[in-house]
Amino acid sequence: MSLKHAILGFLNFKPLSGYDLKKAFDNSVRHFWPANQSQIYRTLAQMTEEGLLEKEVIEREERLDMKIYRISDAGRAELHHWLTTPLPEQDNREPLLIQVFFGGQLSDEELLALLRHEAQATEERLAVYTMIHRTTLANAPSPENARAFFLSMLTLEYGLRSNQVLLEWLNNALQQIEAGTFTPTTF
Amino acid sequence: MSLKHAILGFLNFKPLSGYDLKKAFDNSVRHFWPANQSQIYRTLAQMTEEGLLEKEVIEREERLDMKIYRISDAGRAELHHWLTTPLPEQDNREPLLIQVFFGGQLSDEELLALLRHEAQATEERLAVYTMIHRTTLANAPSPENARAFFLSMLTLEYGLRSNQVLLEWLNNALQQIEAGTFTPTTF
DNA sequence: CTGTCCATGTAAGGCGTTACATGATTGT
DNA sequence: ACAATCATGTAACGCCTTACATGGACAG
Repeated sequence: MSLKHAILGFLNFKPLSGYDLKKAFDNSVRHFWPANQSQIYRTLAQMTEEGLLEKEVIEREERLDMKIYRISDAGRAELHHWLTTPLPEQDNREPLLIQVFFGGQLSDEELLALLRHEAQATEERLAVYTMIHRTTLANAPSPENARAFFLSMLTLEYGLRSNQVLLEWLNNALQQIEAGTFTPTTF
Repeated sequence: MSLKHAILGFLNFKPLSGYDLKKAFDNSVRHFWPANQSQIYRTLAQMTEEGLLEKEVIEREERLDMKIYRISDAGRAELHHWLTTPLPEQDNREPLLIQVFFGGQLSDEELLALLRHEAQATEERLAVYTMIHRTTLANAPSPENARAFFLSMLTLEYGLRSNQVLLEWLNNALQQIEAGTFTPTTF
């Protein structure tokens, strides 16, 4: 349940509405923690009940009220606690690996097509990440935020590295299946 | 919803009970698709209703009946279709990256402790994977199954590579935070 | 005048987890 | 004698997704 903590993380910078939060997610952590709008609203309500947030209703004539959420002391404590607590061992589910694992039931052609498709998708993802990385670097890292900026770049770099590795792994698999030589890598 | 397809994959080798399936998962794909027992039983019932499986009840005096599930023609068709269909772009949730992203709100000491802990957990995981990889290789790859064996080794190697990359990434982050020099990697 | 943005939510359903329940058999 | 294994499930709850609903403001 990191959604809650990511929300706390954002609100610890400044108070935001649900709508603003959705944008904040999409602009920064979408790649490793997508959040959808209905879930954000529901979670905000829940967190307010739990006392982690305070809600301020801004009434506007003729338009829907806007609700600004502010982190409470309890929220700040909870955020700090979570940020400093190591995560439990978690298992990422990788459907691609299931396809590969049972790929023995496919023909070479079918298997190759699947892997080639995945390799292409990975290359496209890499291109996007590389572009984001480049433009983010270009956009003035103001020196007083150097540390926070560095950490956000780190998350991007993780995305780059892991996709590079996936691509290498796919290319290696493709080569071996094409050649029909099944020699496992030694580590 | 790959659980369904993983079950089909196993049952395409031979009919199994829910209990057997649980063991099959634990012995092979646990690392990229953990399945828990209650979910398996529920999914089996559901798949039988959908006509993907056939259920054979083996009555045993004095003991609980055993139920053996067999893949149907519809199930085989569904499996083949799924195996040959590229997966939709999926986003893996990485709570660790959320911790890092909001790590600017921690002291150096707190951040370092968190990352060191994760690095150690990753090293332990690598040690386990390396051992499994080695013993699996040693255990007689019968030549007629070379292709299927190769594919199962591939999934293991993916686990190894991705954990190696995670470890490198963590060590790089640790170094830079320790040194206080925040120079993003260039790609 | 059509569509996108701003801004809020509700409803229904799927996937997964944890905990609980039962009861014989086999191993130490 | 006690624990682990075999073998089946049910119940309840949590997280997330998709689809639906509302309605003003503003840009092309």
